[in-house]
Amino acid sequence: MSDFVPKLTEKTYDPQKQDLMLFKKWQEEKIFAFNKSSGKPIFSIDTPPPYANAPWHMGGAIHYSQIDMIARYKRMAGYEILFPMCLDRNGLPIEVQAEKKFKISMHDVPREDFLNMCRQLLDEVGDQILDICKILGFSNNSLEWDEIYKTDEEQYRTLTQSTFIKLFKEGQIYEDDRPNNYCTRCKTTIADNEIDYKSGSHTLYDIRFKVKETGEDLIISTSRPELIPAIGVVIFNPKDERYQYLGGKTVITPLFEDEVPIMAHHYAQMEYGTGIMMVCAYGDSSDVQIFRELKLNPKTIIDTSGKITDKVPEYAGLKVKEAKKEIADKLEAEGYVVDKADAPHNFPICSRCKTLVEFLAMPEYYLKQVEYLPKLHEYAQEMEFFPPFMRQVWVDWLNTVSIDWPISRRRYYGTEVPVWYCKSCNHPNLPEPGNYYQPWKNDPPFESCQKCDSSDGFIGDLRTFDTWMDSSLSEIYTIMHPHNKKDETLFNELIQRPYICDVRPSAKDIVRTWLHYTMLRGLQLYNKPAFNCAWISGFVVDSKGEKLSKSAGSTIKPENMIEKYGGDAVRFYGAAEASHGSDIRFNQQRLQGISKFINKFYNIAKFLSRFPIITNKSEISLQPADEWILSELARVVEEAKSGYEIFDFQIPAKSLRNFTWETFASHYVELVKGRAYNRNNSYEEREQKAAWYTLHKVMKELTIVFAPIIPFVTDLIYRGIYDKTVHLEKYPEGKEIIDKQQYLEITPTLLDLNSAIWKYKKSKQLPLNTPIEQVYMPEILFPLAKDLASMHAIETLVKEKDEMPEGDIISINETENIVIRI
RNA sequence: GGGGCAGUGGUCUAGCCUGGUUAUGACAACUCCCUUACACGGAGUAGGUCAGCGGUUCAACUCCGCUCUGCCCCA
Repeated sequence: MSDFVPKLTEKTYDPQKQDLMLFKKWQEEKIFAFNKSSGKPIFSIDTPPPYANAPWHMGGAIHYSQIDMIARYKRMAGYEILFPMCLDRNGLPIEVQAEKKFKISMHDVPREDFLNMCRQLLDEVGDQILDICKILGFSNNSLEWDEIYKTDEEQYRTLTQSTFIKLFKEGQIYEDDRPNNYCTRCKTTIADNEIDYKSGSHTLYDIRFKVKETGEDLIISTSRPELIPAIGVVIFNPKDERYQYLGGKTVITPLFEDEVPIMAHHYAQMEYGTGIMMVCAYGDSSDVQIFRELKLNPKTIIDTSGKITDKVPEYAGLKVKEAKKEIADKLEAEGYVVDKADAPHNFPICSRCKTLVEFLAMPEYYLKQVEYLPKLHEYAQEMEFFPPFMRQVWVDWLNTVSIDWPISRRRYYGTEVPVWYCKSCNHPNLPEPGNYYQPWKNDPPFESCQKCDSSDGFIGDLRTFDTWMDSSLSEIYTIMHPHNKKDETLFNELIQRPYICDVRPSAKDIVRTWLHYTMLRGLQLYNKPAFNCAWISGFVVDSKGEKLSKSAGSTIKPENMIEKYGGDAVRFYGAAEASHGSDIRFNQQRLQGISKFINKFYNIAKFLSRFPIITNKSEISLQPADEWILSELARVVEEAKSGYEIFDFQIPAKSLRNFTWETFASHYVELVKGRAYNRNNSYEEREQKAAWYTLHKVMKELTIVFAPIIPFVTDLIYRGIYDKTVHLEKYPEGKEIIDKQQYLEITPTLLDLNSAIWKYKKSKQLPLNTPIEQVYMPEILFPLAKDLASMHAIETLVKEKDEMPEGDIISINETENIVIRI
């Protein structure tokens, strides 16, 4: 026995000690690098570029772990994996953060200086995120700084600008001066999906107006008295009997004494206040809509910094809030306020900085999307969604889209709008696609105006794009820039496929933005769906079910959890904890439980690593117990595969763990220990070697099928015992493990029997290795008789019940009994 | 107001599509055991009638309807 020296020597698995060493090996050996000439079919993953403004919380770590499992499974299934790492570095959040950190306002420092401040923050956080990627063992093509892509680098922004130029020339983009959501703090127009809602309450004033024609009073409820000078129309519901006679008449506003028409419009709710509603330029999005429908001229009284304009001289320069108070006070003082009460209200706020959104008309560029909705609905039905119910999230959004996409922003840290305006005729001049343009600081690459031929010079556009203009091209960038180097040949080859990229992994909250816009642009640019399938995950929330970002604190930072329990444990936890698409309530205790399994797995491997590896099958004679466990293995390998195929990692995680810990470790290993060691020399060499063969066969395949979920411990084991990396192995087929699955029907009885004997000995307060004189057991277990006798130290196994009249009769389950005599 | 998802022992979770023996597993708890891979281990015990109500059915956790609760999205 002492001849058997384990190849794995560490007493326990210590992730802190092993993981980084393994990760370094993967890097040196470049085993995950993309190799387009491998001859394998390419599988492309549109990695979501993590936004580099804040380090990951557990949600990010777990989300990306699962995306890595997609890559690892597909790699083992025979695909060449295009799986970039990347960082998203454009947009508002980083600007807001830079302003806070450096205590400046973006508009008060030179643009170039501000950009550098943003970059400094982005670099710091970017490094922190990449560090977590490493300790979680991600298999991106590369995690080297130069080989990961960043959305703010020149070649990425060149791509964004090139698509703008192309679509502009095709007439898909137009400029319009329509009212839109405007954040007065960020000083930019924002799109509908950049709006959040905050619940709170506001004061509802019942204010007395006068009808010009009849002289009667008209009471109107409003929460925004400061907009009285901006009223465009006063409406009542067409079904409202009370006010029919007012149609076509005129109302005179209090204080300002403007004359405003009264009309019927379905938007007025009869039950709300008095049923009369004032429509202003602009109180909310419905005002915008009504103005548009009724073709009224808006009188905009709020400027871009959220102050009252000189169109209302008495209050010019006041902030909206201040004006509201002053006007409300004056209305009250002069007796115009009939009643006032607080009412609950959902306020639209900027999703980035939480400032109240106003509605202002600004000239902005728009990308057409409304006319593409029917085709996008088709795509939504055709594209595969994992899990399927997530399809509805996009369909719901498609049903609410009603206006084209405003794509320009009055911000700095983003891709510049590549347009110069002619000083003479103001015509927008666009450069040729293919280069990166910065109109705010550079001269245009042309001398004279394309329209009027004037060479008086140009004014560069100061705006940038909505960051989704960049993000919605990520799948194109992915297939065009492996290792962040442009490869047109590869792109031309891949773009022939019926979709642009294989899979879009995403969290459910950005379906309406990232997935939606990417699908739109795929349609516009290449007339095909951007993806073959979309993989959508839920969130990681805290133990109360609330979002992590708010309440997490510092205790459950992913780096702390990984340090404590290991990257594999965090990955496994994320895979096993919830079915695909559901939220995970983070629970550290359960994570700790997982780390115990990882160690158990290592120890099983360490145990059997002491036995020689048998490769020549002619040396062995497989015993029924061997055929049984190989059959069980083949079954669980197929079951795991069914989960991997739909990227639902809970299925392999749970089934493989159960097989490993229960079936394999507790039953098979115990069953064949005696044979593997050949205790008492009671076995033939061929039988002993069969045990060795089977132990290794199970371990080897198990390591392979577990590798996508727990890449560190599996590779440690595989390299330690089988001298190569597990990560380039092929995912096994059940048939390759055993030709014909056998003995599967004995599994429940076998487990029941073992349990019964353990329980029996325990009830007699005997150690488990106490010899048993005689046992009679169910017939279907006879084939395993010899191994069972060895496992339980049984001296005689009786096959005929009659031959053993004396002994305790124990029922092991509903139908079967055993007789036992110590 | 509309839509989506969910409500299973202390905690988390499987099963529900394709109704049918004592409802899966894990974590935690409790008891016993350091048996030569592992105490980050092993054996065992206790704990749920599947949110509520009604319906379909010989039979419902599983199908249908309503109600309640939670989360998310939209208005």
